[in-house]
Amino acid sequence: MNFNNNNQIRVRFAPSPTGHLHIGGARTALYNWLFARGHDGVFILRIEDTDLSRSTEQAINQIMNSLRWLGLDWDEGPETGGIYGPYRQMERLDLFRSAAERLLAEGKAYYCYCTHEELEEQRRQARSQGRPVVYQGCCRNLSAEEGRLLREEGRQPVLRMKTPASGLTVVRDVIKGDVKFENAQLGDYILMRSSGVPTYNFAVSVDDATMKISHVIRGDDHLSNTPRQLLLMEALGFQPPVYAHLPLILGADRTPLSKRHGAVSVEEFRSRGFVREALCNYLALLGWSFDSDTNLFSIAELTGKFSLERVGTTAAAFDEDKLTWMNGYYIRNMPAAELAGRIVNFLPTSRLAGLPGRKGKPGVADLVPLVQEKMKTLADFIRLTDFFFLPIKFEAQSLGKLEHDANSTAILRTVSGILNGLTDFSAGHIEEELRQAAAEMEIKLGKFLQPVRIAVSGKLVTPGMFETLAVLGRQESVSRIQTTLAMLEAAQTDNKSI
RNA sequence: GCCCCCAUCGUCUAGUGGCCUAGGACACCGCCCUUUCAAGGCGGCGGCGGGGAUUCGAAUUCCCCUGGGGGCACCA
Repeated sequence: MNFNNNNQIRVRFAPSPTGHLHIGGARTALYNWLFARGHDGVFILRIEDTDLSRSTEQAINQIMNSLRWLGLDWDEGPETGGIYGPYRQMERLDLFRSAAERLLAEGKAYYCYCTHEELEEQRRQARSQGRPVVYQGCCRNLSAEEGRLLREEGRQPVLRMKTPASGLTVVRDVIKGDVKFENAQLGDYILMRSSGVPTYNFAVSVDDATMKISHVIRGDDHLSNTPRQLLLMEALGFQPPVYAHLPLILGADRTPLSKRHGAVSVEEFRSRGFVREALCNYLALLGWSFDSDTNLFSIAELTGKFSLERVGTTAAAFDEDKLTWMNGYYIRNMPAAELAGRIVNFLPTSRLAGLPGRKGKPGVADLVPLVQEKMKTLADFIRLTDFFFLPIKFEAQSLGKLEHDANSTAILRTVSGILNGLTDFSAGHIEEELRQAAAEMEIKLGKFLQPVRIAVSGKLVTPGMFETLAVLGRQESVSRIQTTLAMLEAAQTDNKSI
């Protein structure tokens, strides 16, 4: 049986819809996608929703949204369709059932009537006797009559695989090499639940085969399931795909990634202002490398350079510092108009929502040139530019510094006068005038500008002062300086702190 | 308890017996640039988990230990 027609590369990402798209799942999806795109292959999205109690429609949508946001488009899958569909396992039940019947008819599987309690007891005993904690096959040789009687007791059977009692099953893994498993360790695992819904191992085997998957690229946690799937493939007469098991991603403290590590879902990173280019680039490098010194890769470069052979074997710790650095890199190197668009999309859920561009206020595009090289995340735009839109809030120490500097008042008066008289309120012209004023007062530019910065923004750190004033406009700039000046003078008259 | 995987700077990694007095990136620390902060430039700090074995020679091969991770579900 030629399972892989035309030797076409067909890979799949097969999440179970029980929550957001995890950073680990995102990397798995990315690697599959890169592999497909780099080999003229097909990338398939398959939803593994056989856990009825945990799967939700909402999770399916969240996962698809996250994949789309990352730019990982699928060629076959839910909503897209494809000739090997449907692409949700709960819509493929007939396929699993006929495969189950075949195994049963050929004596390769059998019904098991053990109850949860009985199984629990068996496991407890196995553990205490140091045996593998797998099903020992009590129901394996039940006669038809015995089965009928148990059924009459009201027991709903599950279908179990007849696993060979001896021998080895070898997983040939592109990343791990040949991994040997003793069949005796595998046990007679469950294929069909008593509800008639297949279990993971069964569904995945049938689907990978019937969807003609050529390469299974997935997390390490599935490695020890692979021999069970291999046995199934063999029993059903399918040729198995090539396997590649990726090492897991750990938290910064090298413990398994979980909510307590902060952001773990793609959605969270997105809402914190990370851009897809950085997330994809960072994730690509978490477990894969191209050479000894390249770190930055565009999506196109990744597509051309990614290979399974260069995927590492060590579990990688997620380092948000490096992601943040990379995010800043992509933000700095983005065309200003592109960045502005991203910020506009990002802002609606923030405290700046609806403000940019409103009556007399600067627009996002006006501010991007002032803050682009200072931003590490899209959220930084808010921190950096809020004073343009919101009432000034003097941050800690800012007023104190103003008071402490004996020249503050004089500088502010001078600057206010200069700005008020300017007809050309461009950044260049403002710079010219203020530099000259600073020179005349024999004050270094940095010291000269700091009171102005505090007066118009309330902050110790802002974008470049000349550009900031220009965007603020003459009226607003002068008015802010005057207001601050008045506070300062009042405080000095009263001889007390502001 | 049983099975499996993994092990180079704090982190991501390069390295497949001599090119390694172990290279790059993030972080950190200095200096330069500078209008604050970033960015950028230059420099620095910092690592082959331990023990055996093979070899003229081991980060690289083998064994043991230790440590981490995964699995052993009518979860995926």
